[in-house]
Order: sequence, then C-alpha cells, then structure tokens
Amino acid sequence: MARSLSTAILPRVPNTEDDLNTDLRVRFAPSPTGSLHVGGARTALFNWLAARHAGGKFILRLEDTDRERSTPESEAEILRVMQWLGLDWDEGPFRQSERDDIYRDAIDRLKDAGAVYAAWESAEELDAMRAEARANKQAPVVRGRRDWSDDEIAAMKAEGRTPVWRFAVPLPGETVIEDMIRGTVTFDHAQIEDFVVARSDGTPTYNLAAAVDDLEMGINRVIRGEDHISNTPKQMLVMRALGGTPPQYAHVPLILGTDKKRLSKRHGAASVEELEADGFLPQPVRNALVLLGWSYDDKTTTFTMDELIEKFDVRRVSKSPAVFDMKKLEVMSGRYLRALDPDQFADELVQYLDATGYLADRGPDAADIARRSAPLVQRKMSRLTEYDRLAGWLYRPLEFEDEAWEFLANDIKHAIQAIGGGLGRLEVLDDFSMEPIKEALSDQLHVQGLSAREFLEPQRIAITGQSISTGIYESLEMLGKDAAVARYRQTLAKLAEGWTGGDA
RNA sequence: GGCGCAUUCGUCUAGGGGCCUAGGACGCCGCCCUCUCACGGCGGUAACACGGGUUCAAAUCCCGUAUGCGCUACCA
Repeated sequence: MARSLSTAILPRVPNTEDDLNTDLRVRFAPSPTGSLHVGGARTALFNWLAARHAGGKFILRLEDTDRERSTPESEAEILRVMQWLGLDWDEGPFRQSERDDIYRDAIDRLKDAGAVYAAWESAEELDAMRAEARANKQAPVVRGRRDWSDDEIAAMKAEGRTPVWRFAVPLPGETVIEDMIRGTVTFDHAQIEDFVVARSDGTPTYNLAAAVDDLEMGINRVIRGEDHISNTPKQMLVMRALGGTPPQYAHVPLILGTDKKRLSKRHGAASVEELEADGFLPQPVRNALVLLGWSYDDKTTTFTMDELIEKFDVRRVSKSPAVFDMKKLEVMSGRYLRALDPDQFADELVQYLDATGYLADRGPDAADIARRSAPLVQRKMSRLTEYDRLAGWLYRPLEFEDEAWEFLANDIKHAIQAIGGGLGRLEVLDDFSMEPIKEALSDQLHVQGLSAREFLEPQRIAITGQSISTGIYESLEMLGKDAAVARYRQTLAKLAEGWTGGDA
C-alpha cells in the first residue's frame, strides 16, 4: 500500500515519456573480475528500476574480454548476488567472450569504411610519445603513423610484429553527449586519442565491444558509472562509424568511501556479498543503495520494491558523488526487521542462521530454539549477525561472561539476596508465563526495596550469564520453570563459593 | 600535465530567482521510557567552498579561484 501522503507530493520532473516506454532497453554490463561491488550493484539496480518502471527490457551482459582477469567464479558470484538482490534480467547473460565473430565482423566493417588504421608503433614508442606530450603540457593523445611504406611494413612483419587497429578520430571535430543526468558534455576530438579497437591478436577492446554490443543488442539507454564518461565519445564514434545511432546516456556519480575516495575493499564491506554476510537482508540493502545519489522527494526514505518501480526516475539522480554510510544501512535494516511480520521475521532469522552454519553447530534442537527466540530478539536487532550476542546463551549451559560475573561478584551479598529473592518467587509459580513472572518479580523488587536495575540485573545474569541479552521476563518464560530454577541454583552455588571467607 | 565532472549540516539529501532567518533523514549531544542492549518519544547541535558579477531580489543564473574525484592502457 502506497503512502497517500507521499504520492501527493509531486516529483520535480513529472514522468512523461518514460512511463509507457515499453521499448526501453537497458543493460547492466559488469566485468567478472571480482564480486559485485556496491557501486556496480547500484548501477544494476538503477537499470533494473528504469526497465521495470517503463515496462522495458533489462539485459545482462558479462564484459569478459579481459581474459586474464575474468573468472567463472566471479561470473557465478555476480549472477548469484543479482538474484539475491531480486534483480532479474530479461535477456542474457551474454558473454563477450562468446561473441568474437560479431566483433571481428564489426572490425572488418570499420576497416572497409576506412574508419580504422593499422598502427605499428611499439610500446616503447608509444610511451615516448605520451611522455613527450606530457612534458610539453599537451594532451597525451596517441596518433599513429598512417604513412608506412610497403617496405617498412614488410620488414616489421618479417620481425614477427603485428599491428593493432586504431580508430581514426575525425579531426577537427567534437562529440557531444546529451547526458540525462549531467546535461551537455562536450569532448573536443583533439583530446581523444586514436584508441585501439583491435589488439594485435585480433581481439576487440572494451570500447569496441561495448559499442558494438550496445548497438547490436538494441540498447537505447545506457545507465552506467561516471568513470565511463570519457569512454562515451569513443563508443559513440564507433557506433556512428558503423552506421548506428548512439543510445541515450545517463552517467551516475560514483560511490565513495568515508575518505571520499572511490569505494573499494579497503573501506570494509564494499561488496554485496559482504553485506549479505554481515547480516543484511536484500530489501534494506536495495533501499540504502537506491538512496545513494537518488531521492524521490525531501522526506521519503523507505520504499518497497513496488514503490521504487513506480517512482524511480534517472533524471532525478544527483550529479555529485555520494559517500556510502554503513550506519545508515544498519538503521534501515533495523527498521525493516522490526516492521516484518513476526512469522516472517522468524523465517528470515532461521534461514540466515541455517545458511551461516550457526544452527548446525548447535545441536538438533537449534532450529526450534531459534524460531522460538525470534520474538525475543526482533525489536533488538538491526542486523542478523547480532543474534548471537543477544540470544547465544540459549544454546549453551550457563556460563558467565567476565563482565557479567564481575557485576555479581562486586557485591556478592547483594547478588545472593537479589537472586535468592527472585528464585523464591519463581519456584513457587504455577503459571510460568510472562505476565505472572513479571508480577512476581516486580513484587519481590518492592519487597526488597531495590531499584529495578539493582534487582533485575542480577536476575538476567543468573539465567543468561550475559549482561546484554534478551529481556528477562520473556527469557524466563522461554526457558521454562525447571531450566530457569536450575540456572538460578547454579548461580547461587557459584556465588556461595566466592562468599565463604568473605566479609559477612 | 591534459581533458572531464563535481562542490548545501559529519553523512545521504530537499532546493530549478522571492515560499530559505535553508527543510527532512542518519549520526552526535541531552532528557524521558522505574531490566541490560535496543526500540520508541521529546529537545538540541550542525551546511549553501571562496571571490566577482547579473538582478529590485541568488543556495538557485554567469565568470573566475580553490578543493575533490574520474579518465588519461593492446583493463574494463
């Protein structure tokens, strides 16, 4: 159910042509060289939302032309994480490594059109050219020689050298991007080098493959990271040389770490995989991701997937980079967990504990304990990993954390009185459920004339051994009378040991 | 060095010339909620990078400066 309040607030740019643009074709094109990054995940989300909003198609393409760094494991991981996030694709996944014929054909067409030329310069010559340009405060753009004589070429071939193919950037000239987010961005051709489209072994480079694929797959809108913006004119040039029309572009700002540098591993959880392991559910992750660089209005901070689909509009994406704040994710996660239906929460919790191997390590009753304890922890957690800190005591015999024991040992006499008082009331209770327990303990508290903390804290430690735990009344109820009484006695006995020889 | 982009509270942002003595959220600080941890409630702290224009009026438009980031490969 959408909030009628927020729908009453009009977005700045009314959705017009996009709303029914069922021809919209967007794509997400990661290179499988690692796990899916937070930045990549957000790009994927934006694309997915744009497609779903318009009723268009979302295409997945793996850019694995770098055979050195691309791995099947990484590819599998990316697909897995996409599914975890709920981002389903309509076409693909396509692999560039399987489309070699298409690229070779495109390269041939570029050759026929005279748009590319063979460049024989060696790596050293190239380095020298760039170094010289830099020294002269010029743009370090490479323009290969195009006037090699037949003899020279024959000589190099004899040496075993093979040329790369460079795109002949038309001079003078400029390429203009009408970016949906950044507005008009102009690149002077003088600043664009004659980039390589085919390596000396004949394989395509990124700029060629991406351009060809976007054309061939009918992509009409490219939503990608701003780090690609300087590649865009190159790809547009290639597309036009092939007789195609470039798509609409929307370059989204980068996601930064807290040091304002592009987010990477050293910033902690930088991949979706890590967020998953850190106990976050997909929904809050999506919510946090979408709000990096995008907002619907000045107030709304939580969205269901349906609301996002309805409201998302790339044109409202911000131009400036955003710092990824884990704390905010945590807050969203906590809110989401608390808002869950109790049964649903229990399902998620058990599933998580099972998936992480937590239950397997804790005996046959573990799943049952986990499910029954879910209501005791739902309000207290902001991520699933916090479960053990609160409810870990349920799975083991009574043992005291140092800090908790110190609390008791600090004043053994008082501890014995409080715990003994609690035990006296609890062991005679017939109905060992939450309300009677609470009444009995509250009454005893008054009888002994102690403050709530003075009286209740020892009770907590007596049964949980922890100073941070689930609530006392519900914990006692869950434990059941026999187990609770046993724990009380055990604590008392241990305290008595410490008391002998003490100061009565 | 070259080119490009960006710049509102610590963070994410609202803001498209007067509605802005700049709004919201998170954080942080304080108080409340007679069980810890949390939750929740209430209150507070905190920003238009700087300098010039344009205009009756600028956070909003223009120019410059500074700073930051991105790209600058036969990586993607």
